[in-house]
Amino acid sequence: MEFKRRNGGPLKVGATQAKRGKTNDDWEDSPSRFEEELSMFDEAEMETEEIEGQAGHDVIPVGDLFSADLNPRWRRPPAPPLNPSSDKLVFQQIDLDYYLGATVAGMPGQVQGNVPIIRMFGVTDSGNSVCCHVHGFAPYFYVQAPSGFTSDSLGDFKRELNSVVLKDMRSNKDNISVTVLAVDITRKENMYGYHGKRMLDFLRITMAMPRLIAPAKRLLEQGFKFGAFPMQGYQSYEANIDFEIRFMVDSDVVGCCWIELPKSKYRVREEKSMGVSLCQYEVDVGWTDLISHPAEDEWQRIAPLRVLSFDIECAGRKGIFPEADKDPVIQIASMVQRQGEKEPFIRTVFTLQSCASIVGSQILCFTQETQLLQSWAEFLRTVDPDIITGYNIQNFDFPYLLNRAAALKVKLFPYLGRVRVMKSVMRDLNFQSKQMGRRENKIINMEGRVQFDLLQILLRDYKLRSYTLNAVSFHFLQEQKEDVQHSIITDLQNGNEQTRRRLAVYCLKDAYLPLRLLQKLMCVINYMEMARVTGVPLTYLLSRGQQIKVVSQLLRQAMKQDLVMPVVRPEGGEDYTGATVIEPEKGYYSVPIATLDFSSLYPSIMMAHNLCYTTLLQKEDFIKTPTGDMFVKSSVRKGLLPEILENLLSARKRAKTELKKETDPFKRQVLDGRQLALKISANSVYGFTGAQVGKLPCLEISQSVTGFGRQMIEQTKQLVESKYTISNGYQAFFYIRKYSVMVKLGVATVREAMDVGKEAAEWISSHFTPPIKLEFEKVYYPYLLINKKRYAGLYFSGSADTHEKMDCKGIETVRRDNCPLVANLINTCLQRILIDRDPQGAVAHAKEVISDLLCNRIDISQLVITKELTRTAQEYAGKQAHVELAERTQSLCWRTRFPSTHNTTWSSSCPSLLSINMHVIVFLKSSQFSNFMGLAVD
DNA sequence: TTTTCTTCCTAC
DNA sequence: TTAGGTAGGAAGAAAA
Repeated sequence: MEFKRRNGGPLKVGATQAKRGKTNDDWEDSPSRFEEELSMFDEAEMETEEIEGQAGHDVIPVGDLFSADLNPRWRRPPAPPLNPSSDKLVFQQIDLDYYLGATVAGMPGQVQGNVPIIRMFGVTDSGNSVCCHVHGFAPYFYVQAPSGFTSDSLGDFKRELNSVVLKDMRSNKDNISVTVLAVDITRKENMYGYHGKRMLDFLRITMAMPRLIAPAKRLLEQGFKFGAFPMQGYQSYEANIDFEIRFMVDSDVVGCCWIELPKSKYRVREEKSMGVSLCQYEVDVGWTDLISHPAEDEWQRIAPLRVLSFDIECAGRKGIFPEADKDPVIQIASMVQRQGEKEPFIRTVFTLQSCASIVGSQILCFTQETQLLQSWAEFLRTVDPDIITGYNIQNFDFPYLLNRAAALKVKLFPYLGRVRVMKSVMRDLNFQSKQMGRRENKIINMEGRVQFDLLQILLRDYKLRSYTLNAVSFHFLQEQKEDVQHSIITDLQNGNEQTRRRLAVYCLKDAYLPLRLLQKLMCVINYMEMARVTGVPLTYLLSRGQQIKVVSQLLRQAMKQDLVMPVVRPEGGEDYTGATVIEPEKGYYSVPIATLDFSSLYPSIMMAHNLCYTTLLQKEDFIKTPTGDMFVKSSVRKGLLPEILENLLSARKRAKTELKKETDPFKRQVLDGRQLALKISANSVYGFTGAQVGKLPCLEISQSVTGFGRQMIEQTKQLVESKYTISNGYQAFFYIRKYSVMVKLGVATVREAMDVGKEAAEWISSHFTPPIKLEFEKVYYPYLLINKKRYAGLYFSGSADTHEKMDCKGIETVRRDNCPLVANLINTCLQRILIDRDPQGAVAHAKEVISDLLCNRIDISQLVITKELTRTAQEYAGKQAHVELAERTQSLCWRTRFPSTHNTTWSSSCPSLLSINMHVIVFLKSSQFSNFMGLAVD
């Protein structure tokens, strides 16, 4: 449903674009292309397998739906018997969490009370689901041992800490008697700062439950006295690590890796008596007995995961957004596909009231909405998907279903995870980061299943003008939704079985498109790659920020050297200075301009100069130098961060090499996604050190990085100026941006610019410490430099004969806060100027468009499309309001911004028609244009 | 009317 | 209980 996305809070993006598609009349003529596509699935399947019983559109008793005879595809393949004494169990783990539970006989760990148990969910090669309880791993953290501490003091320390933590508890509803399980002395070194590799005694404090870590840490920090030792505050280490991450780091498990339970090392739970999950295999294992396979060679494969995509329709009242306590759910379409296969093997719609059949899909009709809901939940549990997708399911479909089921008292509905007794409930989550702004989300627990809401993925990974399913599908698939206006959904439902069929086709397509997009964008594979590279669970990638990925890698690298990470108190400091952007010489250049880039500049600086927590010489320990911060060289100690970066970048290099060899377009996309993920990960290491409200900020590192960057830019400039002088036959001009140097070499052709550019890059690189490298990247010819961070040019990189594209940076054409008309207009003008070399043509075009605009000859949809406007307009007048409002007020927005207070009417804050006129003229008239091109604009 | 503050979005 | 960074252009709103 298109309008459902209004429901999701302030970040919600706009509604459908004004689409002038086929009218309702066209629709009845012939089956849509989507229907043909659906029927093809059926034909293809009939050729390969015997015809299966299809439930058709008869009303079937609910219980019978789930019989294997009627719907053989719904269940997973039968699980072969598993004998722990002779069989190993191998599965790909896709989700990991923990719970507090009673100990299981024969498993390691505390025997008394509730203990934390790690739970992994996964799938075997043969497609059987696994739930694996991992026992014996307890949470812990460190403090530095006070001087004079020996093993004799351990007892006192433990007893006293246990006592104060117990006393600190307001209520003890779990009846905990032991909070501190163990205290051990261990040799460790503080990761922060270089101290001559001096190992010290640390106390490793093991607690009974993860939630006891925070109070223990607090009490120790505040001041703690035990035995004969005086009162003292203790700095804690690694007390702020998520328990799941702690486990994964310690057991060398990374997200989505393959797990092997060797024979005779695990126990199988008999399904009926002991099992708590819906999985086909449920096993217990000690945490030291499981084998985690690094994602290499054969262990890079992906199990045949089941991906379910669904969409719901509800019958809202006219002009009112559907409310779960009032408006019924009338259809739920579902498609299920195995990861790696091309087509969904289950295509089904649950409908309220009868519905005519649709070839290629199964229709299940219900007379009672309660039955529909309950059966769909049962369907989901039977299909047992590993991944659930859809469009905005997180903030609309799932919440709506849960609320509706609650309103109708469908008691068995909200058990959607893989743990039988675990009810799925909805929580609100406010998530705020500088990167993504404020975001209000709902979260629904669904143990063992990964929710992969395509809208959330797109919001995270792609900058798009519009995030409606229709726009996104068109953008990536050149395909659109079935044409049904939401305003007629209720009418279709109240019609006959033919009108409900039409609705069902629409609903099916909305379930199908997310699957197609997921496939096209390689989301599952790319996210798995990211989980494997950074070591975090798959779900973290969608629910958490960037920091956790660096923390995970940092801890893994640190553990190898017995380094421990301190807990730092976030304190908002002053911003540090970043890179300088030199004022460019604005203008139009009709000669080739070579661009040389420092590739992965910040990561290379960190590697070249061994910048790390572990190599930082702190000023208290050493002489204070006025010049800045000091780090030891890699010959003394190699930093963790440089190591992490080397791993990431060498993995990226491998991916790029494979990419070059690969011819299959899909695999190319995977590899491209991987190399991009690795690049992003490498770049975020720098950001992590500069994140002042973060797990381990270190401004010495981040400002040294930017400092080196500035210095390098200056050095580069000097180098080029010394060699590429006019007297040497060049006429060097530089526009030095953050990482790149643009050089006007005084050569006439693109080929020469490329050759000289490459040579210059190599020569300059030789003056820097590896792996810092300046690379020739591209030639712009011609080149229009409007301002800092705003330019356009024809882009040559491979061939010197033809340009690859017209590259526009920072100009209206690439900004999403402009309406399409402006983007198109500027784009065409730039084409005239750069490609046709016809500035007068550009002016003529602009005049023409403006005249069209004045005479109302422009399609309204080109004018009013920005995110803010559609949202705001919607809030005022409901669906499609933007079109109606625009028509009513005849306001033509070329750029839209709205006051955060919604008191102002939007029409009054809409810029007048004059704005676009002025804007274009100002743009064309600006000195950089007219001066160089002799433009005359009246 | 001019200047400053705020917001948004992009480049890197 | 959670969050990568800074620089900078452009334009609207608020303040002067």
